[in-house]
Amino acid sequence: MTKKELFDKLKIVVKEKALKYTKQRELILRTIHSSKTHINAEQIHKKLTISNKNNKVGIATVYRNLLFLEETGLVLSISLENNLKRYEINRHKHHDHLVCIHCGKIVEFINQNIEKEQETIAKKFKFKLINHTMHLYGVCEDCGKD
Amino acid sequence: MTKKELFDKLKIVVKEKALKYTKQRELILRTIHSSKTHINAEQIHKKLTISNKNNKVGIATVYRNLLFLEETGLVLSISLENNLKRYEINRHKHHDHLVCIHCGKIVEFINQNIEKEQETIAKKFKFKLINHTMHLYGVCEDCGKD
DNA sequence: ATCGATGCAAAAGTTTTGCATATAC
DNA sequence: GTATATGCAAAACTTTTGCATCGAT
Repeated sequence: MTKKELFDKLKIVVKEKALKYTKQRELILRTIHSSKTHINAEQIHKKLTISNKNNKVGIATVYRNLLFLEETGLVLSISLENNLKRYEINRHKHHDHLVCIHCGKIVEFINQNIEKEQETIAKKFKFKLINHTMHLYGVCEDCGKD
Repeated sequence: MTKKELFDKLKIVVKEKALKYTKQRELILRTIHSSKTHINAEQIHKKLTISNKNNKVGIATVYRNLLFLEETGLVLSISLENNLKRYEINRHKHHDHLVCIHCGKIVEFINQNIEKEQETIAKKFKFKLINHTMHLYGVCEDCGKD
């Protein structure tokens, strides 16, 4: 998804809710989009503080917008073992995460067999499945060389 | 696993490391063991404060011992979407979690097909798998009745 | 002009740390 | 007796909230 497409989506969501399209919202969304890794609130704030010396974004605004962006479905969050929420753009392709415990690298993947089994499990326990998270923790090829 | 077996394990671990077997350690472990649900630090502290009016356990001791107990492998922690670590006794039977988003009920399950697929995925991305978490979020039968 | 959004600072919530004292060994 | 563990309080860290002001519409 290009930045333009993403910002257009934001514009639509904002208009639908009769809210306002602000520079800060765009900047926060842009930062998540540009980030190679899944990024957290503090990292977003830091990046914006460094790159936008004259046009500050407060940490409260970052938190408020992360909640907003997640509510609207534009971004997704994951909670890894260390208990810090990290954010990513919602590309509407469901996926799970493979996390390197050494370097923090995150690889996204999807496996249809697992998805099917999850439905089976939910049915067995009579749960109506809403969503799920799966995080595989390991050591990536690079880190495993040492 | 009975309380006695669990406390015996704690005794062994403590002896091996030349540490001390304290009343507080036992109380914290006992509280996790007795808890029907996966319990967090604050809940453990609250329970001990109520039941042990004359023999207090400080919140710092709770946190220090949770780290210790997790390190030794006697307990496991899970981080759910809300970003609060919850603890359970390690029964050495790996399992995953089905969580009701209404009432918070947690059901444990294991599925060998998923375990196998996870190994396949790790191999594909050249990760050496250390562990994993899978949380299915949904609405349980009781809550779904409304 | 209006009403939501922002920045700041204060507050709230969670976890960690320093230190004097207590306690297991 | 010695070294670890504890309780307390303070500090550190993360997230939320109140409020005056700004800015998008």
